[in-house]
Amino acid sequence: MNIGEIARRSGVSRSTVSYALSGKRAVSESTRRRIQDVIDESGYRPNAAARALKEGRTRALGLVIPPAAGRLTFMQLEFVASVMDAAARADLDVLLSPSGGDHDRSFERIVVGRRVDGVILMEIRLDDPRVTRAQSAGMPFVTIGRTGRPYGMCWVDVDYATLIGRCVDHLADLGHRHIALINRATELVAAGYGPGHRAREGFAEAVGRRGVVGAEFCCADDAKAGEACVEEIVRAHPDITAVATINEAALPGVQRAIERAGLAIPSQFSITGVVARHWAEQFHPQLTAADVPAMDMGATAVEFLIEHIAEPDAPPKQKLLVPPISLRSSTGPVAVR
Amino acid sequence: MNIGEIARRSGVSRSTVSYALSGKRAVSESTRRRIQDVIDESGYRPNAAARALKEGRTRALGLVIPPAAGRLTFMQLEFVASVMDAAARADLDVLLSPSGGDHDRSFERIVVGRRVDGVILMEIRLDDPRVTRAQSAGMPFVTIGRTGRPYGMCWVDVDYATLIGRCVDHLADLGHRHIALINRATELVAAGYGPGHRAREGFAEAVGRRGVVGAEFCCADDAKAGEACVEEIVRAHPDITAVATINEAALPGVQRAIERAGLAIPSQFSITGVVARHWAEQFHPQLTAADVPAMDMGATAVEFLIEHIAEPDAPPKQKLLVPPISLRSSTGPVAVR
DNA sequence: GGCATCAGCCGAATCGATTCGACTGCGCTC
DNA sequence: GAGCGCAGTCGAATCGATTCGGCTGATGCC
Repeated sequence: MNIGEIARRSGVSRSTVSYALSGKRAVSESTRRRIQDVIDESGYRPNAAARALKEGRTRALGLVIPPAAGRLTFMQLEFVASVMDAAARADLDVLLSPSGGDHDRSFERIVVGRRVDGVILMEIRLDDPRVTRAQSAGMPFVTIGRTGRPYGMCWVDVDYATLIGRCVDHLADLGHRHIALINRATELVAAGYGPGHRAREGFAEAVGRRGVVGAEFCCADDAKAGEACVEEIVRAHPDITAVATINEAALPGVQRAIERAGLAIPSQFSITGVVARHWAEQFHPQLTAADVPAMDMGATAVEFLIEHIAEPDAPPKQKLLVPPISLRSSTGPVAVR
Repeated sequence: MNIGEIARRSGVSRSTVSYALSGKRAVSESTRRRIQDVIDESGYRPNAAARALKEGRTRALGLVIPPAAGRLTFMQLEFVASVMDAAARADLDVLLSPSGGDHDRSFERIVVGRRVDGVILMEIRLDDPRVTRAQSAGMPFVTIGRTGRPYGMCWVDVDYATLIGRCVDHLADLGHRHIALINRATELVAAGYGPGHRAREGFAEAVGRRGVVGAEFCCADDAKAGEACVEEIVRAHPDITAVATINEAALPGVQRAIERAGLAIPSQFSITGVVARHWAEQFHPQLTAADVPAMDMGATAVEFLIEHIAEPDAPPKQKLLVPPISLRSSTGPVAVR
């Protein structure tokens, strides 16, 4: 079933069918209705490929996610969901591309093969080859997170440095003098993962400013590592009475280890950080934390991308989010251990 | 940059470039290399839309996921990841469509607009309009889960009835006489959600066969509901000493409520069920459970779909998985409460 | 009544690839 | 040396849509 068949059955030319559908030229009411009837009963829909070829746009967005999708954090998952929602609202389809490495077939196909009108890049590194690739291919893009030199491009990011600083402030206000930062995996930070770096910087700055003692721990992104990390803290650093973290995936293990050490939250041990609300509320007791507004970020990223596609020469938009710390029940005044 | 430009720069016709790339006709080594050089330095890739139009296939698969993607369970997430992996291995792109309701724009666009060569449908209901729609549109599809009349179509499913039966057997063998089934949300089961129905049937059958007392509880898909559900069990059904569940998302709450009730696992309370391995291992102590092999399922679904696209008239393939129960540490002999 | 205007429709070109038939040399055979 | 086969190449048709220019007939105006 194609436009020619519709034209034949309605006794008009193909161009008339096209104009009746798009409304870009006048079509008499009677023929318009006749065409519509034929379409309704045949269930016709314009072929996406043909339309994309002629129009030069695909009405689809690419979403480039980390390759190990099985280990997506809730934050990332929420983000993916919000991108899909926003795209669906704009009548755009979403093509998923699991890419992270340098030479990636899926990414190349989508970007260079013009399968999409623009891409959203997740899990951006400070120096990210995908950004370079999208630029050189002339493919509009928005990054979630910033590269080291984020000028002249669209992005949406969370201000991890400021937020971790505020966490330290909050803990210091409560009297904590020895504070740990549980960062993301060593390899990730070493590979130039922005949030890891910026959390580290914000932590160092705030610790210095408040005159407290800070210790940073890199921790792989899973429960087991979180458990080991807290065990290490409890064993080797008995002075530490509070942690701030940006490592969501480690939280269940962190929880278990704290419980197993017999430390009550928050009377004996405080914990806070920057995590998706879902996990802040999953924690027990609920986590005082800066809730990453992943839903907003996804919607904003799609919005920026659509605007950027429509007006490639407009100044690129950027948004740095600094969500407030939601006071829940996981932080309290320092107590002697 | 298109094939014509490549042809011009290499001093050959467009068809020669095409044949050099596809290898479907002989091209002399010298011209082949000249063309390849031009392509390498220009970064050319065939336009996906043009190719799709001419070939009549898009080299993309659709993955239809539940609309509330923010609440995807780990099992579903793992499944999505494995589909993406398998598709990437076959050099296929994946289009995500958040669809669940009846009239859905995204689903219609993808299926009727021929944006993909085939679709994988997740979260199938016993009577599912999307199946009907895909059939009437002549779009190849594979379902994850079965409809009520799953004959003559491709699907991959987990045998929840048998597995929950085995869970009951396992618990009965350990001496438990009062066993609860924590099912998925009431609305979901009411809406004809297959696993919910089949778990219910398998539970009833096994309970009758073993002569034990069974009680079923429907529980919304989140930690809070799981907590409430176990509280209810502990309070109103003190005889119950073990539960079997298919509700992953409720597990963290289930865990909390059991702990809060002061019941030790497994010496005072046993728990088992059918869940993704990720969460079985996340549980504390690790959960004795039938691990849903979501990774296999995704790969199998893609494989079935590819075969079905290639040979639409071949008999449809089906696979009913009955993974073994992995003995971990959450079940034990019954004890007096 | 002649002419301009315009609504409404059609035909043909176009997007960028694939593919089929046809053409051209070249080497081989009898 | 005429004829055949084949490797290598080209031109043109094709996929299904959009869109531009042009045609036609009805209407309005002077």
